[in-house]
Amino acid sequence: MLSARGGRPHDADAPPSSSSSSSSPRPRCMVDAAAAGDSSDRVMEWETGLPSPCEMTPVSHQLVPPALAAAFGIGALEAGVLLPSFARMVWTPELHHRFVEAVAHLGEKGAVPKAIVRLMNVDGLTRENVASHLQKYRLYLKRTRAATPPPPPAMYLPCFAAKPPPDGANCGESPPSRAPDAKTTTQIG
DNA sequence: GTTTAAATAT
DNA sequence: GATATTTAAA
Repeated sequence: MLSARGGRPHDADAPPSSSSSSSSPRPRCMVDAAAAGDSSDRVMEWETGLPSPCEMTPVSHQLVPPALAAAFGIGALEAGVLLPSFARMVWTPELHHRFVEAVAHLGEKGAVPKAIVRLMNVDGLTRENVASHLQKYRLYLKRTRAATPPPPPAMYLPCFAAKPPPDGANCGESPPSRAPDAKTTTQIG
């Protein structure tokens, strides 16, 4: 017997078993039309290369593990079936992967909760769910980037900072070396 | 007591 | 929509 709230995936006894999904012929995809004809302003950009929501692996049923669903008498999770309000969702690796892909396709500018939710096309996934996960994900990215400081573009650096020219070619800018008149040769007669 | 993950409030 | 705070679990 598993507890509702304590149902952390720590002891996840039911990882995404493909055995039960063998006979799950994805009902259909109604988001296709929504994504295509709704807002073609920015949507078209990421559509290229994207497998299209229909082809993506159906993760809708992963929101509630089979064992948990059985515990609460929830039968086959068809579209429209949400999680029990008292169970908090679990970001499975599959869900997170889809989340990351959505963010990647949307880009830094378009990766906002509303767009991500729509692109992920996961039944029952709310904007708040994604917003919370997005916050955590951004913190993760910040930490990751901090660990590996991106080298600044060498083209923007002064020539003396890049590397010593092999043939002594001058790039136009003068290095901060002392002025040539350092010795102030007073060549007086 | 600390850290992590998701929800919730601002 | 972004960020801060809170809650719950490990």
